[in-house]
Amino acid sequence: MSHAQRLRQRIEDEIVSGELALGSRLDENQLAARFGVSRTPIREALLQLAATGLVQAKPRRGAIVSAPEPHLLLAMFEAMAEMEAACGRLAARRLVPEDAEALQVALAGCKAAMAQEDTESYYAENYVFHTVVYRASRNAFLAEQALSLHRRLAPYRRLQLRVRQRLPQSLAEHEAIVAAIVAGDEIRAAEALRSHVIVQGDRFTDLVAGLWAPNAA
Amino acid sequence: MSHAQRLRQRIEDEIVSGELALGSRLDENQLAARFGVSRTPIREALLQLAATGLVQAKPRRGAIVSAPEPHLLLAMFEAMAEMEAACGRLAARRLVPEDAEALQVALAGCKAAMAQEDTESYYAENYVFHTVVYRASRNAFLAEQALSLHRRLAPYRRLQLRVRQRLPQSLAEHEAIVAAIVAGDEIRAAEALRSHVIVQGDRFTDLVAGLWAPNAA
DNA sequence: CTTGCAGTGCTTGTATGCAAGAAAAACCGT
DNA sequence: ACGGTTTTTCTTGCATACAAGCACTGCAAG
Repeated sequence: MSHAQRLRQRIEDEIVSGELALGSRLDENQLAARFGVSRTPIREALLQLAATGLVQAKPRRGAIVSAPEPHLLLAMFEAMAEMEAACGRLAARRLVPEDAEALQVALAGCKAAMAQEDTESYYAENYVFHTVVYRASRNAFLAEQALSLHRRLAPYRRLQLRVRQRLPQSLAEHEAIVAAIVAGDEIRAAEALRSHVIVQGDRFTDLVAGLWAPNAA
Repeated sequence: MSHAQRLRQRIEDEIVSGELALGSRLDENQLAARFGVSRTPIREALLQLAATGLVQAKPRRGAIVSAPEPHLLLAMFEAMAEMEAACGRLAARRLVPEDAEALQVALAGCKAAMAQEDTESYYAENYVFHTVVYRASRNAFLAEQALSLHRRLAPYRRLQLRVRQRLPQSLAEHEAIVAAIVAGDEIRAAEALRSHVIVQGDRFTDLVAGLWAPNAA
C-alpha cells in the first residue's frame, strides 16, 4: 500500500479515536515532518479525508478536523438513525443463521462489558454490535455507508456514553433490537434501531453539553 | 476555486453524464494534457473521486471509472431506495408550504416533459423532482448524501428511462409520492418512494440487459 | 506451438522547487 | 494612541524531476 493510503488510515484513526481534537488544524508541513514524508502524500491523504467529510479543507487556508455545527450534527445522527433502521429492516427480512449467531455473540460481548462497568470496553463492543447489524442487512453498500458514518460520528458517541445510566439503557435497547430482528419483525426492528440511534430528549441536552469541551481545545 | 476542485467537478460531470464510459481508464498524463495542467491537480481530483467511490483506484495500476458488479449495483439501488424513503418520511412529517409549492412545480415539470415524450427533458425534470424531495426532508446531511448517491447512479438511471412505458409509470409514481407527502402520511410516502426507486421485477431485467453496452466499451 | 523469462518502457508514487495568496506584523499618518 | 496601510512571512497549490513497480514484448527452450 502507498504512503498516502497508510497516512489516510492513520489520520482517520486519530480523528475517530479523538487523538486529534475536533476543529484542530492539520498543518501539512507539520504532519509531513511528523511522519517523515514529503507534503505530497500528506496532501493526498487530507484531500481524500476531505472528500469523505472527516476533514474540512478551506481553499488556501488549510484543513481542519471537521467540527459540524450542532444542527448539522443532529442531522447526521438522524440520517444515521434512518440508515440503521434500514439495515435492521433488511436484516429482519433476510436473517441467516450465521448472522443470528453473530448478533447473539455481539450482544453477549456488550453484556459482559456492562457487567464490568467498563465504558471503554462497552464502547468497543457497541461498535462490534452495530457492525454486525450492518452486515446482517446483506447489503454490502449500505453496510459500508453505515459504517463510514458510524466512524465519523464516533467522537460524539464517545461523549454520549460518558453519561451515567446510558450503558444499561443502551444494552436494553440492543436486546430489543436483536429480539425484533430474530423474530423477523421488520417494522419493529427498524423502529428499535431508529430510536436507539436518534438523539432526542435528554440525550439532546447531553450531546450539546458535551460539545463545549472539544470546542475549547 | 483551485484547479483540482474544478477538475474534480468536471470529471465527475463527465462520468455522471456518461461522456466517460463506465470502466474506462483515466490516464493521468492524458488528462493532464487534455486540461492543460500538470499531473498533480489531476491526481488530487482523481483521489477525491476515488474517496467518494465514483472512480476506482487500483494501486500502481491507475484509476478507472467505477463499474460495480451487478450485485453491488443492486445493493446501491436498494440503499438509494431506503434513503429516499427516509427523505420522504421526514418530508411528510415536516412539510412547509414552501416545499409543498416546490414539489408541485417539480411535478408539473415532469408532466410537461412527459407530454412532449422528451426522454432527455424528463430525465432532467426527474432529477429536479428528487432533489426537491431530498430538500423537503429538512435534513441537510441526508439530502446531500442522497444527492451524491443519485448522481453516482445517474448513468444507470439513464439506461432505465430508455425502456418504453417507463415514463408514464414513473410520473404516476411521482404523483403518488407528492400526494402522500402533502397528506402528511409518513408511511405511505416512505413506501411510495421505496418502491419507486427499488429495482425489482421487470426493471431488474431491464437494468442488467442495459449493462451489456457499457461493458463492451 | 506453447510457455517461461529477462529486458525495456511506460505509469504511478514521492520529493522538491517555485509562485501566488492570505494572515500577521510592522510602519506610518492622523 | 489608534486605525489604516504596507510589507513580510508563512502556507497552500501547482509544476517539474526523480525513483520504483508493473506490464508488455521478444526470445529461447521444451
